Amino acid sequence: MEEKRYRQVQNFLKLQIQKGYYVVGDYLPSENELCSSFSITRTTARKALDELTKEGFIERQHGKGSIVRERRQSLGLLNVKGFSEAVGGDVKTIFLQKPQMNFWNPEIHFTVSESEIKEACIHFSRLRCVGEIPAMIEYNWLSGKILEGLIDLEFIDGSFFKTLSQHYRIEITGSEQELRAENANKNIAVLLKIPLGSPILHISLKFHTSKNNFYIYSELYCNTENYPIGNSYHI
Amino acid sequence: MEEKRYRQVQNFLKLQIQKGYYVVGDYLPSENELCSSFSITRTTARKALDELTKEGFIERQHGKGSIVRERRQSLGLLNVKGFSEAVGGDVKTIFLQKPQMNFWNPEIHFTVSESEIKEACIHFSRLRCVGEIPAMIEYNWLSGKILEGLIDLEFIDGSFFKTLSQHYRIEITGSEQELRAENANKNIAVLLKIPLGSPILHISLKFHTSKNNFYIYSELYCNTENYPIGNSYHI
DNA sequence: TAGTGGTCTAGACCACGCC
DNA sequence: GCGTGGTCTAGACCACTAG
Repeated sequence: MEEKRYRQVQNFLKLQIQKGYYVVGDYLPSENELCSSFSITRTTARKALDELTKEGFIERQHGKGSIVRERRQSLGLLNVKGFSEAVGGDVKTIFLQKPQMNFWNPEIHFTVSESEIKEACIHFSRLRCVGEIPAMIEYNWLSGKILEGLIDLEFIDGSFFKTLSQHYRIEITGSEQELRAENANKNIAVLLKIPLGSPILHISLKFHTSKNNFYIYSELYCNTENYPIGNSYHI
Repeated sequence: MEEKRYRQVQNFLKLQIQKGYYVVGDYLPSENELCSSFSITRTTARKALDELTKEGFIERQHGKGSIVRERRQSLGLLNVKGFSEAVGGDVKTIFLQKPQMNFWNPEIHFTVSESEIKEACIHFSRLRCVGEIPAMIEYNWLSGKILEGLIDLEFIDGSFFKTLSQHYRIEITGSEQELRAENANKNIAVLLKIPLGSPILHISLKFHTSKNNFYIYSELYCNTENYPIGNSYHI
């Protein structure tokens, strides 16, 4: 079956964005320009742009055009307050473990899929600080099968998701998460510089992606005392 | 300015659902039926139905129709695992405090708006249990100005949101939330039947609604030991 | 005023669900 | 086979932004 016309246009534009031909703040071609270059009607052009809007790649501006925006990377994930606010460079990310081959860890809360567990696993972990204060520890696991070369890669702008998009054309399409309040064990307490047994927020995550059977598993441990976790949602 | 045609149709259908003329599982009129009854084209009828889909009132089924669905009431709110799964009546909700006039409580984490703080406040609180195990305490505050009679009302299906929709035509349009891991104080510990100082998940919520300047403020205290908080999100 | 996105009409053909 | 929603064409007028 032929690919739908609007999806062809949608994917073409998405690729341009992912490849960096359009960067944040740029305007995409207008609806009329798309009509003539793709030989489609405005209905179809609009549908393509509306889909990109839903996906968070662009924003429509009446009377101006369709502007490329910073893609919301959380998708239901919660943000540490202070991480989003502190844009001035107050946020520091320290690698506890650079990406390397490893075993699938039993610490992963969600069930790793059958097809993944047979493959090699890449693991990396980071400590996130606001100013000098450690706020969150982040452990990540993912299948190493399709991510050749990730181990030697510098993350773009320090963002793993941005690297996934621009190097591998993989987008986050959803997530499952589970939250528990726990007492900090010794390891966590030392890293977050808090007393043993302090209440911490433990978040287990399974990210779904645009690539079939490729998921990202994360375990987060947050000190919410100074930097609570927040998010908002609006229709 | 004239109301947009698609929004007229959208609001008409929404009202029918809110009033209970269509209940969960019912099919709305087909696109073609809407076309003739409202003298519009399919484009406009589809736009109305697409908006209702986005709002979560209906679900579109290719080849069948548009079916009324249980409106997602969480909207970014997290669900206690077990609350959603345990449909069999295993979930119990106990009123600690039936709705009554009260003062705006300093315990509310988000800032209460100027216009609200001058008005009377309704407060109610509930204990939510899975089986016999208390899992969550819920404190709620809202402006009493526009909710005449709420105090004497039975909640429809035990749901405050459903009552809001069907009695007052007010829908939840979004929420802000903030999460912290804390140690249970004496009050919380007694109610949740856990040792003093146990780690609990404290969630502060501010719900936005379709009514201007009307918000609902909640403070939740969850024992995540047996019933962790979970949610998922997909594009 | 020119160009953009937002709404809307009046058609057409196709894919899906069901009888 | 028939009715449903999904895609698409070829137009039109309007509202908004900016030079």
